[in-house]
Amino acid sequence: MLTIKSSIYLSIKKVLNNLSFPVKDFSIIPPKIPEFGDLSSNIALLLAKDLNKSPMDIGQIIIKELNNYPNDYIVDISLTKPGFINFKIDNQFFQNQLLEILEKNDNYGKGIIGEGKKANVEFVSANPTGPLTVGHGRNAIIGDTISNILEWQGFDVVREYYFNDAGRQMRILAKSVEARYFELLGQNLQLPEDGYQGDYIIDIAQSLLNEKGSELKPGSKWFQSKSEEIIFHDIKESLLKLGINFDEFVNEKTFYDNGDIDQLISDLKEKDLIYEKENAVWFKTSSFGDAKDRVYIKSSGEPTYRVPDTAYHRYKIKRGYDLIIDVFGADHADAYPDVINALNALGHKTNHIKVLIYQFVTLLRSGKKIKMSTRKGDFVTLDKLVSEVGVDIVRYFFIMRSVNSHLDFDLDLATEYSDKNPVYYLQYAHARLCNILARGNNLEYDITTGFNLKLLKHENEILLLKYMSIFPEYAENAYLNLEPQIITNFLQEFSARFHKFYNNCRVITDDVELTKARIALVRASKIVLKNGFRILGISAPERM
RNA sequence: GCCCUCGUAGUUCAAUGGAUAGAACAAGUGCCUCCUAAGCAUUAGAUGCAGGUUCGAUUCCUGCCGAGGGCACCA
Repeated sequence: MLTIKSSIYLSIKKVLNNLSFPVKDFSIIPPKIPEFGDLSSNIALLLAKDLNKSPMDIGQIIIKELNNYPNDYIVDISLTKPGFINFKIDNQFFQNQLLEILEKNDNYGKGIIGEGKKANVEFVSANPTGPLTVGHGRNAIIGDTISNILEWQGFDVVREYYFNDAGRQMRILAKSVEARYFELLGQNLQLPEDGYQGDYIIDIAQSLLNEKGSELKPGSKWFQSKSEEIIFHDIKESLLKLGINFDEFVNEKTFYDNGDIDQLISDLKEKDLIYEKENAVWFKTSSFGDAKDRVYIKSSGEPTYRVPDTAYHRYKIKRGYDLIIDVFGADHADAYPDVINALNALGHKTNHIKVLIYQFVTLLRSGKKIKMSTRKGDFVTLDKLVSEVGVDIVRYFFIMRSVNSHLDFDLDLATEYSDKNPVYYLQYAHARLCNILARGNNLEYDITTGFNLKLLKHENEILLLKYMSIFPEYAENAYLNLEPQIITNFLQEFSARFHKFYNNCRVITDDVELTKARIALVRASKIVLKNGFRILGISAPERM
C-alpha cells in the first residue's frame, strides 16, 4: 500500500510539473466511501483558486495527463463530485500483499523510522510514598505502549523511572510510619499533620517491628529507608504484573550529589535568568510569556521541583537520545514549559523532547465518581484493579481512549464485563482463527503450500486483505501522533472484518484449492492480530 | 480572574480540513443439523450555542455556556 501510494504521489507531481501547475501539499488517502475507490486525492480542489477553474475541470485535465503514466496496479481513475480524483487498485495487488505478510511474519508492520536511533521514555515516575493507584495506571500503560510503538519503528528504547526519595513527602511518610510503629507498641497514635492515613502504613510499621523489634528510637532513619524499600518493591511488582519493565531508575538526589544542580544555577545566573528577591531565588519565567516569575530556590534553601527537573532533562539531553518522551498527567501541564524554556535558554535543542499530557481517569463505581487521595489512604490500587479485571483489560481500557481525552473507568462494568468487553472481541477473533488453523493441520494435505491467491475474491476476503495491507501505515501513524488509540481502533476494525469473513466464507471445505487459499488468508490475519496485540502488550489466546 | 484538555446518538467513544459523521453498550427484530453465537445481519438514534476563516469545518480562529485539571517558597 505504501509503495502504491508513493507511486501515485510521484505521478501526480510529475503531471503537475508537466502542466506547469503549482505544486501543493495535497493528500492521498482512502476515501470515506469505499465505492469511490481505494485511494483519493484532493489536488484538484486545492488548485481551483490558483488556476481560477472549477475543481472538476482541473481534475479532468490531471486525469488525462495521468493516463500517460500507467501503473500496473491501478485499474481505474475517476473523478467525483467536488473534485476528488479516485484510484481503484487491482485486487491482485492486495492478494500479493498476503505473501509479504506471511514472509515477514513477526516483523510485518514494522517501520524503519527509528532504525539506528535511541529513544528515552520517562513514565510513571511516582515517588515511593504509597502503592500505585489507578491514576498511575494510565500513565504506566501509556508509557509502556508508546515505548512499544517506538520499538516497532526500530527505536532502541530506554524505559526510565525518575523519582525523588528525599523530599518533604518522604519525610511525612517516615513520620507516618513512625507514628504507626509506636502505636503498635501500645502508645497513642499521633499521626503528623498531613500524614499518610492508608492501611499500608500500618503494614510497613508491622514489618519494621518484625525485623527490628521494639528497639527503634523516634527519628530513626529506618522509618524512611524501610518504607522506601518496601514501597518501591511493591511498585515494581505491580508494574511487573502489567508486563512493564524499567531499564533505568534515576534518583533526583543524583543531581545534587554530582554538582549538576549547582552548575545549572550558575549557568542560568550567567544568562541573567535568575535573580534574588525576598530571600529566595526566582526564575524569570515572565520573559517566556508567563504571567509572573516562579520561585526556583525557596528561602529555606531548598530548590523547587523545577530545578532538579531541569537538571534531569539536561542530563537526558546529554545522553544523546534522538527522541525524549515524558509522559505526564494533566496536573503537570503548566509546569513543563518552564523546564523546556530553561533548556532553550541554555542553548540546548529541545525539538526532540515530546511531552505527552494525558487527562485524568475518573473511576466510577455504582455510577458514582470515586474521589481519590493517596494521602488519605482513599484510593483504589492498581494491584486491586488488575486482580479484579485482569491485565489485558486494564492495559486495553487505559489506551482505548485518546490520550488527551478524559477516561471514565467504570469498575462495575469492567468487573462484570467479561462477554461484552471490547478486548474479548479482538481476542475472540484470534481464538477463532487459531481453531481453524488447528483443524487445518489435521487435514491429510499440506495447507501451507501451493495456494492460489486469485481465489480470494469474495467481498469479505477483499475487505480483509485491504485492511491488513494498511497495518504498517497505522503503526506509523501511532508513532507520528504518539497515540496508542490508533492501534486499538485498527484492531477493532480488523477484528470486525475478520468476524464478517468468518461468517460469510467458510474456510475448510471440500474444495481443496479454496481451502488452501483461505487458510493462507487466515494465517496472515493471525500475524496481523498477533503483532497488533504485541504492541498493546495484551495476550493472544489460542482458545477462549 | 488567567491558562491547559474536552463538549458528537440515551451512554462511553471514533472520524491526518474533505465526499453520505462511524463503532460499541443500552432498545427493537432476525440467524447455530454448518470451522467457537464472547459472533453475524438488521431497525431506530448525534456534531453545546453564536460568529469568523475556507471551494469545503466535528476538526482551525474569536466569544459564550458546561465538565475535568492547573494557576503555592507542593511535586
